[in-house]
Formats: sequence, structure tokens, C-alpha cells
Amino acid sequence: MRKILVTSALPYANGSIHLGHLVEYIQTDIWVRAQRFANNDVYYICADDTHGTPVMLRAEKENISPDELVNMVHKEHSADFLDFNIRFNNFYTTNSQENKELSEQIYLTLKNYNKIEKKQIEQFFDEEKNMFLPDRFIKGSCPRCKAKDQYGDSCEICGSTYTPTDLIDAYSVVSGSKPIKKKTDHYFFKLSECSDFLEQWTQSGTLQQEAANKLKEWFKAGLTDWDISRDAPYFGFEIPDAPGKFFYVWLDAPIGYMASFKNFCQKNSVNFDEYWNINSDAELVHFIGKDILYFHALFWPATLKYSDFRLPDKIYAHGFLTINGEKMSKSRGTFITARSYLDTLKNPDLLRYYFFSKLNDSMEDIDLNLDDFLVKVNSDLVGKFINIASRTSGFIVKYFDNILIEANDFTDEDSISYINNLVALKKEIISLYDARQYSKLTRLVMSHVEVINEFVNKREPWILAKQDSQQQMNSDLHEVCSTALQAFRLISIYLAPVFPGLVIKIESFFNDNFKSFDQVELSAKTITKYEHLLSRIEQKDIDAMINLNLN
RNA sequence: GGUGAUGUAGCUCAGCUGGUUAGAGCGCAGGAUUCAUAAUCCUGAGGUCGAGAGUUCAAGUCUCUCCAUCACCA
Repeated sequence: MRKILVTSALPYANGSIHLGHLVEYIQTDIWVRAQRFANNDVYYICADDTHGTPVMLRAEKENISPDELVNMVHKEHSADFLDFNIRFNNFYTTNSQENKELSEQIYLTLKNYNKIEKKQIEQFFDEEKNMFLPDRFIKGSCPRCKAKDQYGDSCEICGSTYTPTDLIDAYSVVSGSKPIKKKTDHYFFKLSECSDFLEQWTQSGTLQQEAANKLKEWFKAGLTDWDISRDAPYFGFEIPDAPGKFFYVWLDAPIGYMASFKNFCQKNSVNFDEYWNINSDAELVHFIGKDILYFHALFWPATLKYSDFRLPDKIYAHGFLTINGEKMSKSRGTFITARSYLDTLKNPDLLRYYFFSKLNDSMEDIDLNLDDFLVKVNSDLVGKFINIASRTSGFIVKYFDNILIEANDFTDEDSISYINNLVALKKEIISLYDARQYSKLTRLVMSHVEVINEFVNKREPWILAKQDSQQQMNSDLHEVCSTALQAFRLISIYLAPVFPGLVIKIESFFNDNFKSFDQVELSAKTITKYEHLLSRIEQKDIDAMINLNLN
């Protein structure tokens, strides 16, 4: 049995969860559930990422304290995750006592290793607000194409990148005043000294090949030291020996993984050190988006290494979500929030299935084509999969008093072989889940769904039923329908990690409780009367969802 | 501008180290069937595998050039 600690990236506490976020949480949640079905011991941990300038300024704008804002958002995020059937063992916050203590402890250990250095830098400063400005908070005209109101780091019109100094007529987004340059002391993590270690570590199988290749580029360019401090006013943790200086949000965010787990351990009597000690025998797996590979593959392992903690075993990066082949866009209404999906389409499992059917182990972007989503989910799930139960259960109820023939008692050659084939898939299914080859898994399982529908068509239970009005137990009709339903049960067990809400209904249909892939070796004995397990998606619901996001 | 990734049927995607007439699902057309939420099953039409050149007995699969999209970097 493997002991695994799994994390998804921490959502930033400055906005709502949208479908792009959900790719990751759904991917991870499915992986976690599948590992549990494979009898492994898994904890799934997450938290809100709360610190930094954007949260601080938004709170100010809304006339509330950052703490209040962060609490509000935490409630919203928690509800979104819950309603999408994403079940963390703990969904905490980086704005916590545990995180403060761990961040300080880690910082001080880094310092002991002589990995921290104070350097004077020059940064843009807003005199009116009396604060230093991140690049994103300076706007001006693009030096190349002269487009107005471009951010301090790059131009959205012509795509050129530059520093805020290059902007024409730069102004502070916060106050509108012209930023001046001002000197200040910052603390740096001497990442440049970690190159050898990181180069070796990142090329050792922890990352996907494509991610490792990406990192090679960065190593070629050379690692520079990492600025881990920000000047007051800043929403975050003050650095212990440096009044007025705060940890940069990206320092304490990944430490939030540890802090959230620590909080969980305290509440549940789990041994924290067993998972984070340098010689821990548990696995540590991070799911992230490709945009934050830099932080997780460089800063984070270096931080852990020089603060005497264990390193991650795997960093699994996925691509971005596009919608109808394009970047999500507010003006097209494709910046779809989790809540707007739930309000209109209701059923989270449909999106979970769609993402599942498209995800693999690569960093390629995945596309949510809304037309494809509608027909694909309806035909795969309702038309084929659910239809197996829907079309055969009536006979079992009507003629056989809800009693199924168990797979061991099948006498028909086809019946025996279909069930055997499905049971034999267990190992492959487990390994496809483990390897995050979800799209391959979908094709594999769906091919079996098709076989069962073909079988039912060929055996024509409706004809068998007409031939004999006094159906005997173990008759052909009984066995044909039992075969379809036993197969349906096995497929449901294999896909249980994908659609937990639907599975609850399937469980009660079989008077069963699915917990492990091992249950495919058993059979169902009875069913309850069939009731609709799943409704189709309708175009008008998708339209309504888009409309909600246009406002 | 540099680096990397991607570009296969209307749509979404498979195609491992190059090897018989390029595949799946959805959609579409025709047929079968009526148990099932007009679901299912069968058959079929659709592709010069982004473009061009090259290596090879043989290339979607390797090399080069170009085009498009995306990402990262300066």
C-alpha cells in the first residue's frame, strides 16, 4: 500500500473559481479517488493562496480588511469545490498561524544555510499611496506600438515584453500618479547556488519529459537569485528579523501545502513528520498548471532542500483550458465560473466526465468545445452507458423479482467472457489512472460499453420476454439482462472516481457501496427499480451559462 | 527576435522505436430494431496526415525550410 500526500495548486483568493481552475481540481480529485480505489492511503490537501498586493488592494477597494476578504472568498471557493464533488481532506488558507510558523522556520533555516542575502534594489514607487508597485500595477503606452494602457511587463497588443521603465507616460494603477524610482533593501534566496542540485533533481524523473526539457532552457539561461521580500504595506507575513519587510506571496504559498496538512494532522491525529521529514517514506505529489512550473520545479524544491524537508516525488503539470478553441474571454462569455456552470447545467459530473475523456499526462492545452461537450456527454453517458441499465432493468423487475444471476452462475459463453474480460481490466485500469492517461482509459472503457449494447441488441431480450409469459429463473432472458447489469456494475466501479454523484445513485440501484476496484471480483445480487440516473444536457442550458458570464 | 510545443476526416482526438488499402468517438446519409430518456445496432460517405523539399526499398512517423496557433524568455 502506498502512502501518498497529494496537492492541487492553491487558488488565489482574489477571484472566483472558473472552469480553467477546475481542470486541475477535477484531474487531481479523480486521481486521488482512483488511488483510494486501488487501496492506497491518500491525503488530498489544498488551501487558498491569500497574500500579496492584489488581495490587499481589492480589499481596500471594497472597504474591508484583507482578512475579511480572504474569509469571504474562502467560503465561496469551499462551496464551489464541494459542489463539484472535489473532496479535499483539508481546504485551508495560507493566512494561518501554521503557515506563519512554518514560513518563519523555513526562512530561518535557509538563513542558517547561508542561502539568504540582502541586496539593495531600485523599484517603482507610488508617492501618493506610499507603496512600491509590482510591474502589473504600472501602466503606460507600449514603447514599440504605442498602444495605450499596457501593463508594465508586456504589451497585449503587439506582444512585446519590456520593463516598466520602458513605458511611455507610465502611471500607477493604484493612484494614477507618476511612479518614481526608489531604492530599498530586499531579501534574496540564493537560487543561483542551487543550480547543480536543481539541474540534477529536475532531470531525475520527477517531471514529465516535456517539463524537464522546458527547465533545461531555464538552466541554459542561468538561474538568478530569487527576490523573496516585499516592502510594507503588504498583506502577508512579516519577516522575523526585518521589520517592515514581508515574505513575497510565492514564498509562503507552497509552504501552505505543508501548513494545510499540519492543520489537518492536528485535527485528525496524523503524524505530520511522517510525511515531511527528510527520510519520509510517503510520496509527495503536486498537481499544477504549466504556468507555475517555474515555482514548483525550482523555488520549491530548493526551499525544501535547504530547510531540511523532504522533496516532492512527482510534479504533474497540465495545460490550460481553451473554450471553443480559444482563450477564455470575458467578452465572449467563455470566462465561465464554476458557479455559473452549477446554476445552469446543475450536474458537475458531466463536466468531470468531459475533462476526464480529454485529459492525459501531457502539458498540452485541452479544449472544451461546447457543442462537442453537449453531444459527447449525452451520447456517451446517457445514450450508451446509462442506457445499459435503463434498457435491461425493467425485465429484471418485472419477471425476476429484482434478483440478478451472479456472474459465477452464468452459463452463456458470451456472458462469461464479457464479465471475465471486464474483471481482467482491473490492473490496466489502475495503471492508466495512476499514469493520468484518462483519455485512453475513456476509450478503453467505452469500447466495453459498446460491446454490451451490441450484446443486448443481438440477444433481443424483448423478444425473449414475448416468447414466454411465465419466465423461469435462470432463463435466457434472465441471463441476458443479468449480464448487461453485472457488466454495468463493473464499468461503474471502474469509473466511480470520475462521477461520484452519479455513482451514489448507481450504488443505491445495486444496493451496494463502491469503495475499491477489487469489488469487480464480486457480483450484485439484486437491483432496485430503475429510476433516471442522469439527465441530458440541453442547448438552452449552455446558452444560459454563457449569458450568465457575459455580465 | 530566441526557445519549446502543437498542426491527422465537419467536430474532439488515437496513431509506440518509420513497414500491408491512415483509425476511434461524435456529427452526417441509408438501413435494422422498439427493451430503453427519439436511446441502441448495422452499413456507408468524408482525409494529397499544415505547405514544400530531402533521406530511405518504405514517412503521418526521421531531416531541413516555410506557414499558422499557443506558451515561455530577452
